[in-house]
Amino acid sequence: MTNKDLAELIFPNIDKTIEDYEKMYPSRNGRVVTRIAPSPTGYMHIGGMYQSLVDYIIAKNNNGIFMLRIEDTDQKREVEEAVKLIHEALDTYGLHPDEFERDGKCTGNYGPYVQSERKEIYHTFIKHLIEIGRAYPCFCTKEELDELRVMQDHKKLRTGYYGKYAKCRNLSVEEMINNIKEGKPYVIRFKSMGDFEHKFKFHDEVKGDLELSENDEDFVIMKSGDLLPTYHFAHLVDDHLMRTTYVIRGEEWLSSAPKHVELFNTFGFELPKYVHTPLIIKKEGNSIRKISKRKDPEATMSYYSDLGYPKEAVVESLMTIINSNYEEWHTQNPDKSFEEFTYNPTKMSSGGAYYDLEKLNNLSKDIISKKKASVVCEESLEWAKKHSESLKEMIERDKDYYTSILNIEREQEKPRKDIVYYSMIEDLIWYMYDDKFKSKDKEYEWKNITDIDEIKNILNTYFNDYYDENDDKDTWFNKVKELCEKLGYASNIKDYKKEPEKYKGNVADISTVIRVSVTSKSNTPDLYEILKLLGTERIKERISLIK
RNA sequence: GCCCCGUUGGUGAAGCGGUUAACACUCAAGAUUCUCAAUCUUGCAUACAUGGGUUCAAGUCCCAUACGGGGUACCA
Repeated sequence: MTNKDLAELIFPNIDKTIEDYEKMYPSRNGRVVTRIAPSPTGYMHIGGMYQSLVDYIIAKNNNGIFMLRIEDTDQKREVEEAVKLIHEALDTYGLHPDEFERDGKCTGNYGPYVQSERKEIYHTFIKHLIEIGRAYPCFCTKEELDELRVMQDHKKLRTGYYGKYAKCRNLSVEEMINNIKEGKPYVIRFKSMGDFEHKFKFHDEVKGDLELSENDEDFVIMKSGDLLPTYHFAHLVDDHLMRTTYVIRGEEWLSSAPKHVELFNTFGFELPKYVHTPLIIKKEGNSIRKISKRKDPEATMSYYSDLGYPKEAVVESLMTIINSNYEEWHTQNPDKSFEEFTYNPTKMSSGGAYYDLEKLNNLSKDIISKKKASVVCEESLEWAKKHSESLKEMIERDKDYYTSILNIEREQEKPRKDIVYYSMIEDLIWYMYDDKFKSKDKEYEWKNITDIDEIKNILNTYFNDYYDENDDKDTWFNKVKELCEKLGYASNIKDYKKEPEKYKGNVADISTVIRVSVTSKSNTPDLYEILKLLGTERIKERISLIK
């Protein structure tokens, strides 16, 4: 009885060899290849998006290939729609993979790109490992393993299946074969030759040169039941065969890197470059923690589309935590796309990446303010079609009017920045719509002047004797000043501050009365523009509503 | 428990042996032909976790301690 017999017993139907696969998936001649490898467990997570962005940008920087591989080896956690959601998320943010599999069809020659479809490939590699005596079936039950862990814990030892604790590694081939024939359930473990006391140099693109202990654990490479490989083994086979050159993954993987190194070395495969990215963290009170899907709504990508953030804002905010010098680069190169930015892994923050919604909001405001009104119109309409019937109706009623409202204080060197995301537009401009202005349960936000007779006096005098919708802005404001003088208000704030007792108030008070009377709000964009858009007729109607 | 990684002002962060320790935000004061969450100007900080080393010189290198994070699965 030899290892070969054992391998044959476990994998009787595997007749391909590793060489067959090497030929099937030839070298890509030095071309840079990155890959995003999400597990289909639900909505796309912000960490996944961040990861994808790094993959994407490394590929773009090097004229390389960006792949999407679905890691569905944990079928217990799988969620039906998740694969579709992953594609959608990548699509909406413009991160189109060069190679992927969708609805059973592969784009690219290195597929399948779904792990559950690669079983035969994994089995070929495992079979080889068994043949050369570097993998073996383990019959330990869950209870036995728990016991082992408790014992190790108790003795303050390193927990795990290694060295003398890896008892199945010492079973004879005969015993293994008998156990299998008896139908005992088993997993396949890798037989490690590493020495934990021995350190080796490991280069991580983010953290630099590290010294890690060699792996000595006989970790599981194939699960019982579904016979799928664990992550560690799938990583070896897939990233080797797909000729991945950069493995970009979260920092939580750093501690298992020694396992991967031993695996690659055992097969004599070239190690890819590793980019262990910092985790996205969040502050909660005094504690810092990983951002979590369950606790933090902003951890899920749908949060951003629901509120209506422009997609560039989301990408920008992620880019700023990917490389701290991104913002500076972007202000210097405002017209360039993020794809042109040269990513530098050593510039990633070494602790956690702090994801800040306030930062996103600032970026978003800025980005929206720089868009043309017509673009904001179209994008907000697109959002409204999915999320807000009432905004959709407002826009479609009269697109030109809506666009003109958005255009107030926009086409100027420093445009007004008040829209953070599209869902807030309605709250910002509702008063420009007569039906909403009349029906809204609104409060007039009068400030210094609250006496209703005085208010009416100001408004009547102004709109009857001074206001002319054809005036240009300077003339318009000069007339407001004239009104002030006529009614005993200071037309100049400095004069007022010098001798406040001489006046009833000043030009700011008068402007506020006009503003509140037609919008009900004390704080709005440029008053001249608003009056002009409303037009004399509608203004008069609105004034008549004041009681 | 054990193994990794990290710790610079209120916040995010530059700096990688010699700097007045950048920059941005927050905050405060002021400014503006009207309001403002917009814009501009000025200002604010008992910031290099602690203790030891190495060095002419240390956020910057080394060692300990504390604190934080990650890992320690037939999860990825």
